[in-house]
Amino acid sequence: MEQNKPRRPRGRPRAYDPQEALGQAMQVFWDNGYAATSMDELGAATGMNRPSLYGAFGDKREIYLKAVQQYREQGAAAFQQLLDGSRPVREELRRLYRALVSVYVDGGKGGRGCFLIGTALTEAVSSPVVREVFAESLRGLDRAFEQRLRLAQRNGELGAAADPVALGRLASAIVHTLAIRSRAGEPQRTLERDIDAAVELICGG
Amino acid sequence: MEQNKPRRPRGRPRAYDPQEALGQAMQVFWDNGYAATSMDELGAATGMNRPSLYGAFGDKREIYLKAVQQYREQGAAAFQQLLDGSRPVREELRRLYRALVSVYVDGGKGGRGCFLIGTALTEAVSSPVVREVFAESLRGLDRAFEQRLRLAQRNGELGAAADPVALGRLASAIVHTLAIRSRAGEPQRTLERDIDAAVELICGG
DNA sequence: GACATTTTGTACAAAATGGAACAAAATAAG
DNA sequence: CTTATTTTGTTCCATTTTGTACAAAATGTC
Repeated sequence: MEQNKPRRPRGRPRAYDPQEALGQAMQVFWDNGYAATSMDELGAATGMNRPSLYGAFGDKREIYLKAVQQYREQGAAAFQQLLDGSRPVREELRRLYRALVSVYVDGGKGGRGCFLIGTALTEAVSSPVVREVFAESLRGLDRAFEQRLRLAQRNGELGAAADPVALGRLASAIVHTLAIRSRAGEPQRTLERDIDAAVELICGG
Repeated sequence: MEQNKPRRPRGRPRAYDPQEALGQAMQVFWDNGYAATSMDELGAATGMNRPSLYGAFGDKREIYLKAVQQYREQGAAAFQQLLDGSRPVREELRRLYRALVSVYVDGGKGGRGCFLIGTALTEAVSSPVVREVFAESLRGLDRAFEQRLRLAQRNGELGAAADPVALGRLASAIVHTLAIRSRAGEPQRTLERDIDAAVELICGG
């Protein structure tokens, strides 16, 4: 039996919502990368002062890792929903990719790509922790596509000779290129053409 | 008529080779990214002290941009050589990708990927100059593949219905994913399997 | 109303970093 | 040998950044 009452804790109430603050911090990292972001900027973005930031989330590294975790959880949920098998594979893939691109090109400034790829990639060499989280994220992406393609294969949408592992990794490669190209500023239209061509190739055009 | 004699200039001779120093600076950026690299680290890597660095290349931003330029020039030369049409497309593509991966996984630490993608991607949002250089690099890659695929089409190695632009962009996408996955630490073997699968798909498996 | 508890916000010390000033060193030209 | 020129290497300063200390504020508990 647990006390589920949202009872206010003892001391002075927080002036911010932790989830929301983390999201605002993520925006700064997303734009500028991990290394170029200062605690002051995080404070400005979240409306918190530095001591509060330290108290709530820890140092810059911990804030970043928590933002990454949040991003991954939300991303995984979106993937599960969009690849749930309720529609034909091609359609689900196309919708998924388009949803991704709409996130990647949004945020003004002409496209920012994927938060994880755009920031963790650079840090992955100098920080073993970031590399491990990043690698695990890539594996998760590969697996998500692979599982969906296996389902398609059972449904007969995909040829019996197709290799779900290899195709899943190729499907991930499309995410990678979309993340890169959008951050380089390529227009949404162009990326959507890539998507259509890629989906046909993956599913056996 | 120009004086081509490598005559020593007037004052005290340089204690370093500019090209080599730039290459050593590039290694630091490659590992740690642009923002996390300090002038002190560049000095240590090149064996130069900071005033000499400023005098020779300018500030950190200029050093980085010059390293990028050098990397692009060398990369473009390697591409031209490997995609010169002296062998079948599939073979040239496979050789090219394998050569790339061997660079991407080298340098110890379990893989660093592509210098340009691994460092410029992060900076591309906050720095319009870097974004433009980066976008231009991506376009160059697309074009190189596209031209090679056009040649293959003329040779009959590629079906007449194939779209060299779309396939060229897909061929670039493979480079992108290799750059990302290698920097995440994926083993060379795995990446080479991706390469073989991708080449078959691009050239019409 | 007094007290314990938690968060806030100001202030401050320490370190890192960027950038430049300047004298010494090394070389060619006259 | 003297002078002009260029690079080197030490030194210094201003700025940024991190991390923490501490008092004030806000709330629940008794």
